[in-house]
Amino acid sequence: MTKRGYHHGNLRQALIDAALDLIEAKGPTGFTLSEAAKQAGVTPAAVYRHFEGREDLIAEAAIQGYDIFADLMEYAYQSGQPSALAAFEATGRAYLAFARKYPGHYIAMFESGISVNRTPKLSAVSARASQVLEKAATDLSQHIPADKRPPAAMFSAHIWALSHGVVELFARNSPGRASPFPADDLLESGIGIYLRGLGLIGPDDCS
Amino acid sequence: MTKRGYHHGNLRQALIDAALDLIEAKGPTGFTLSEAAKQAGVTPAAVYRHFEGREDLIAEAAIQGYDIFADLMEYAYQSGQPSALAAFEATGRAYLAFARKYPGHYIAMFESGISVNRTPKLSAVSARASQVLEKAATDLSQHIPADKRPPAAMFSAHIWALSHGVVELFARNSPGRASPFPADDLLESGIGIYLRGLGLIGPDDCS
DNA sequence: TGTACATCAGTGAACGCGCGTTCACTGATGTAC
DNA sequence: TGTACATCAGTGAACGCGCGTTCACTGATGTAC
Repeated sequence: MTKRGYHHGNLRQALIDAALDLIEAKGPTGFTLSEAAKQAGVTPAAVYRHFEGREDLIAEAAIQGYDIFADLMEYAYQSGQPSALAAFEATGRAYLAFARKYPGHYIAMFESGISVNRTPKLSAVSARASQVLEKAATDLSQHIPADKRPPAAMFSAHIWALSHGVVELFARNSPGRASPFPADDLLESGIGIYLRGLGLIGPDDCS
Repeated sequence: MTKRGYHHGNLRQALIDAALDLIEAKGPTGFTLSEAAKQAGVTPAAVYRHFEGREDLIAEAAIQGYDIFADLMEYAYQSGQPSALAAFEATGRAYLAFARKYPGHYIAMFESGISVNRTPKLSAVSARASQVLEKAATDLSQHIPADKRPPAAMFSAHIWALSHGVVELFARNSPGRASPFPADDLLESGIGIYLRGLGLIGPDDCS
């Protein structure tokens, strides 16, 4: 809602929003430029005033997603300070919360098949998101004796993979694949067990 | 290669194989019935002699995938006996190996969006696959003191999610998303840390 | 304030394309006598 | 063995459809004087 006055007002964002709706509803490849245009009340050709084409529209949606994602993770990280452990756990929870709250963005980011190196902008904003998680992991790894400390990048990758797996398999209502447990619990308990395995929480405070 | 003699010989399987190739190359939605027919050297209409349509062909590919998958996991499970721990770890490794070796099947099974309840056959064969993993988890959980033992279904879900996440994010050459570590190592070390968190392996035998 | 002009967001028609699916058909294969 | 017939896997043409993209255009908005 920038200018309010031109023909449409803010078609660019309206198109992105429509794309996100459609991506959420039909998957990244079921999404259609023409349908997004229709949903925004506009001719397909109008899209080309704002984007280079179909792919560019998806990429823009992904960029906005990474931005929200990084902000959310950053906020969660801060909110757990000064405890490295609390910060890390909050960051993990924020991952799932993001996937839940912004499924269209999530899909555009991780399932649309667009390369993260498509544009410098996209690559930068996705790097920012990874770095938050990696920072949380690095902080936390300081608490592990140096000789048995795995690389922070490795265990941030573990947590990312676990989170992504939970989202894909159990958080989304994967057709016909019922979750045995609520996704939150699954992720929370999984991270808990993992951190205990790293010796970062005592053997008994089973969260 | 059943009869060898009719017009094509074994068009049905040739179509499934072509579909798997295409799914691997272009994703589940980029896959096209017409192209699969062409790759099998046949008119699109011929497909309808063997399948009800596009979806049915994908479902059949998924069914064959689940069958191979379950066999592979079963074999890995057996190969680790009588050690519950070895069996469990082998099963986890088999997951990744399957995803690596049969990417077309893996995508048809987990990313094609077809419901696992589409047909009784599909639902049965997918249940068989889950059960192998769950059995391995149940065996293993016997070694955890009953009072602090999480449900086996839960930790089989954890391992499944971790494996799936590793596959999706790091094993497939996700466009532009370079893996910081080899996927095998990532999964192996992740499972190791997780199992230590469950108290199933000692704090020092860092596999 | 009023007028002439430039800008440019969105239109509407058209394009070529490949899709999934249908249908009547053909002709090779298998079978009964 | 030879002939007449039934089967049915695959053909080829056709269908209606929605897609992404292009293009010359129009007409509302903003601006210079």
